[in-house]
Amino acid sequence: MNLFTEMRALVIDALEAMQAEGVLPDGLDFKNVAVEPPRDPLHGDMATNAAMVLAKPAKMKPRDIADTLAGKLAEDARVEVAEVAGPGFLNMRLSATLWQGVVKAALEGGKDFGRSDMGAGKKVNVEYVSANPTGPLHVGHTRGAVFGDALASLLDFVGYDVTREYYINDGGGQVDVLARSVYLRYLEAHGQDVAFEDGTYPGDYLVPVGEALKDKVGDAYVGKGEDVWLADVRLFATDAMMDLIRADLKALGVEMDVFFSEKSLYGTGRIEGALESLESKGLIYEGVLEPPKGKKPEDWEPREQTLFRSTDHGDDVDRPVKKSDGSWTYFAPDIAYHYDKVSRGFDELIDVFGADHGGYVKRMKAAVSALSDGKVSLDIKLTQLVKLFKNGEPFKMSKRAGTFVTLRDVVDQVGADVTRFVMLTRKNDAPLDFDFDKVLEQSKDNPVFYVQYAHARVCSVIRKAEEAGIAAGDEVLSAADFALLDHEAEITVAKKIAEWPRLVEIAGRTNEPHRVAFYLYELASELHGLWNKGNDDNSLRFIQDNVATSQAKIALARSVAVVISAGLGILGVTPAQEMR
RNA sequence: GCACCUUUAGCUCAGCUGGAUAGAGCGCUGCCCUCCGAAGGCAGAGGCCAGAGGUUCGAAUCCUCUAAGGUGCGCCA
Repeated sequence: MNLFTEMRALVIDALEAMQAEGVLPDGLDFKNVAVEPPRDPLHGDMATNAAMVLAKPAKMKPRDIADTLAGKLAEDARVEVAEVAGPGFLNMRLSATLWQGVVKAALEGGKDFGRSDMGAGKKVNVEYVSANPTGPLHVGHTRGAVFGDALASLLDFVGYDVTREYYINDGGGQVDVLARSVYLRYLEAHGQDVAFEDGTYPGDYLVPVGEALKDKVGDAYVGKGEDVWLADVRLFATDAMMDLIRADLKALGVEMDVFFSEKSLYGTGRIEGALESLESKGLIYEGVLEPPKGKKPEDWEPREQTLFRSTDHGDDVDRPVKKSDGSWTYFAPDIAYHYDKVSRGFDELIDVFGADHGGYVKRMKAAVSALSDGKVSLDIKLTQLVKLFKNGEPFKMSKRAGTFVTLRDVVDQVGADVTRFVMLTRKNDAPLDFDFDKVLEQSKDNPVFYVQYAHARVCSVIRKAEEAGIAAGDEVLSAADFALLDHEAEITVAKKIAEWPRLVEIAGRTNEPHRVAFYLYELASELHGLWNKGNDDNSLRFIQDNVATSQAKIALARSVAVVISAGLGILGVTPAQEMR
C-alpha cells in the first residue's frame, strides 16, 4: 500500500473525468503527472504538478486546470482541502483518518509493510565481493559486501527475484602465486627455512594452510618440481581461501546463493562459445590498438591482437580478448561469465565493483549489450574507498607494518550490525570515513545508536505497558481505536510512516540502499521528537491512565518500530530490544 | 592526452531520477533540569549548490565548456 500512488490514481481518475466532460482535450499523456510530498509541510500533505505539466499540451492556463481539478479532488472523502498555490501546484491536505489508517496498515503488515511488487518478479543477478581467492577480505571488500547484500535484500523487498552471486577469480596467474606461497609454508611445516621473495604472499594466514597440506600429503611434495605439485596445491589453496572468505562473509552476515568459478570456464568451450556469439555478430576482428596518448608506456610496441569491437556498444576503444601469445586476456572469461548470466535468463544484471575498477564499466556494459542484443541491462555500482580513523586520527593501512585491516578485524571490534549500518550511511560512490571509536559512541551523533535507540525505546514502552496490565501485543494493537491519535504531533509521525512504501520503491529503482539508512534516521528522529514532547505534555506520553488511549498511542510507537525493524532487515542489521 | 567519479552551511554529508523560501548532524550563539521519560530539549545565526553558458513555465538536479580533487588507461586478474 503506497498512499502516494493511491492518491496519484485519484488524480488521474479526476483528470480522465475532466476529459470525459470536455474540460480537458483527449490524447493527453499523464506520464509526468506526479504526486509527491511538498517540501514545506505548510503546503499540505501531498502536491501534484498535474496542472503545470498539462497546461502546454492542453493549451490551457495552469490555474484553470488546477481550479477544476481541485473541485473534483475535494469530493473524495480522503481529501480534506485541495487548493491551488504558486505557479499552479495543487496542494492537498488529507484527512486524519487516512493517516490513522497507515498506522493500522503498518501493524498488520508487520515486517512486510511496504513490500512492493514493483519488480514484477523479474530475475535480477547481483554480483558482489568477487575478491581474488588469495587471502582474507579487507575493509574495501567489506563495503562492497555490505552494499551488495543490502541492495539484494532491497530488490527482493520491492518484488524482484534476486540471486546473490560471487565470481571466484581462480583462473589467472595470481592463484599460481598463491599455490607457490602455500608451498613455501608447506616446506616450513616440514622444518625448512624459507624466504618469501617478491611475487609471493608472505601473510601469516597461509601458515595453517601449509600445515594442512602437510597433514594431507605428508612429504610427497618436498624437493619436487612444480610439475608435480602445482596443480594440486593450487586447488587445495584456493579451496582453503574460499573457506576463509566464506567464513569472513558469514561473520558479516552475508550469504551467497551462487559461487561461480572462473576456472570452470576454461577447457570447457565456454569462453570459445561466448566469443563465437560475438563473432557471429561481426564484433570480433584482428587489429592493432593505438597506444594511449600522453602517458606512453616505455615498452609499447604495436602488435596485432584479437579484439572485441566494444565501440559499437558505447565503449571508447576496442578491447583485446587475446594476448599476443594467443592465450586469453582476463576480459575473455569475464565476457564468458556474463554470457553465462545472460543465458541463465536474468532480466537485469548488477555488478558491484570497487572504484578502482571504474575503467571496466564501459567494456562490461558493451559486452552485455552485445551478448544479449540489448535485452539485458547491466548496472555497475562502484563503491568508493573506506578511510579508517581511530580517535579521529587517520589510520594508515600497511601490509608491512602489520596494520592491514581485514573484514574480520572490523567485525570483531565493532560487530556486524554496526559495521553494516555505518557502511550504508554514505552513497556508494562517495568516500566513507569509518572511525572505530565514533561508531560505538552512544550519542545522538551516531546514527547507528540513534536508530537502534528508537527501536529499543518502543520495546521498553511495550514492556512497561504490559507490566502495568495493558495488553500490547500486535493483534491487540492493530484493533486499537486509531481515531484517538488526533494530536498533530502524532499525525506527523504517521505521515513519516506513510513515506516508507514510497521510499523503498525509489531506493529500489535507483539501486541505492543508503536511502533506507537515511530514512530510518529521519523516522527515528520523529519518534524521539514525539517522546520528547511527552516531557512537556503528559497527554502525548504513550502510557496513559485510560487503556484504550494507551493502546492507540502504543500502536503508533509500535508501528515505528515495525518499520525500523523492516528497514534494518533490508540493511541486514538486527534491531536492538534494549540499549546496554 | 583520454574515460569515469566527486565538488551543496565553518566541518561531515542528504536532497525524491526537473518543482514552491535548498535540508540534517556536528560546531557556534542564547535559553530550558530539586523530582516523576535530559545517555537531552527549544530557538537562532550561517548558502553565488565549484565557475560560465544553454535547454523551459521552473535547474543543486538535464546538456556543453572550464577549474580543483580522486580512480583507471594493450601481454595483472
